Amino acid sequence: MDTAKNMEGVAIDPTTILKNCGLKRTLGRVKILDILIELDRPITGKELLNRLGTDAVDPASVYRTLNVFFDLEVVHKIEGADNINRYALNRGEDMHPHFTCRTCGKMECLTMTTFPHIDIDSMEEGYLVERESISLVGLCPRCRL
Amino acid sequence: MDTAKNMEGVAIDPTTILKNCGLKRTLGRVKILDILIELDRPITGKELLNRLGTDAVDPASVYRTLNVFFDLEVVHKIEGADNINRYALNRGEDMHPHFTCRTCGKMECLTMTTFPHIDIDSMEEGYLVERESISLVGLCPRCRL
DNA sequence: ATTTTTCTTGCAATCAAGTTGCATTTGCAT
DNA sequence: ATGCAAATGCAACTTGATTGCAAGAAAAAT
Ligand SMILES: [Mn+2]
Ligand SMILES: [Mn+2]
Ligand SMILES: [Zn+2]
Ligand SMILES: [Zn+2]
Repeated sequence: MDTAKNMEGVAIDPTTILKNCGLKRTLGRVKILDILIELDRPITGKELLNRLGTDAVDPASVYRTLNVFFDLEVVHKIEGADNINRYALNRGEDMHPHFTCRTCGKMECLTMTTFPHIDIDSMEEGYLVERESISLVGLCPRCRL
Repeated sequence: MDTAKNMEGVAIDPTTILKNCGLKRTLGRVKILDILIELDRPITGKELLNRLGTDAVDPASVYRTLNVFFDLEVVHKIEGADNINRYALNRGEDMHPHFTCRTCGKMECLTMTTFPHIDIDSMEEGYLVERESISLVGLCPRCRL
């Protein structure tokens, strides 16, 4: 039995992931998952397309695939401060802030940073908060020089 | 002398604002400021255009104006969870989270909610954090019914 | 008050991220 | 092997936003 807290041992290979959520194992999906599994930070559709290279999967299919993955919680979708969506494999981590470098555009997961409590008591009654996110923007070490 | 903490008494009329930042007083800018001054929540370029009505200012001019205002810190720009920028008059408030209703798309400033401290010590050395934002998404009382 | 200079606008074209309709192809269960 | 549901490629389209450029309006200079 694997809980969200104990997924280290879970085999995360494309075939298993696709089987587990009842999706057909297509070449495009496998290639996309290969990239996302390899990577430890959220990337844009554009970067994903670049990494897929010239033997490309069609952009429409890539975006469609990412949406399917997101709906099935295979990936996280993070809205960037630059209004571009980024996607990362859902490894069952706790909620965490994200940092984006305004120069190179790379986003990083701050998985080690405790997600602070947000006091919503002061909001008017009647609101339903379904999702919250914290986004930091600045310069990464490389771009800071 | 007016500090950011003590702006209540500051006259916030379009003419003064424009003069203070050395911008020409044009009809479009005045109309835009009228709307932003009246309103207490961030709105999209689209909503701003709608409010300007048929005697419209050109969309290009509206977006250009918003960018100019943002650069001069006349307005805040908030990136929404829906990847659409929203703008609100800069009244010198403290930093605060924003709530967006996923149904009606209205964004609200949670000015009464204390902005939690984000522990960035656990980030690798060498990062420069210039900006941070907190975004809540859910349903507003009206859309919750 | 007129001229001159500088800034701003409108318009149309353009861009980028992402979506959609539809014919064709592919994975997979039988 | 066969058949059907699901997925893809392609092209067209949507939306938020930006840009080049000629024409127009403000402010400054005379
Ligand atoms: Mn993350
Ligand atoms: Mn605000
Ligand atoms: Zn960088
Ligand atoms: Zn609502």
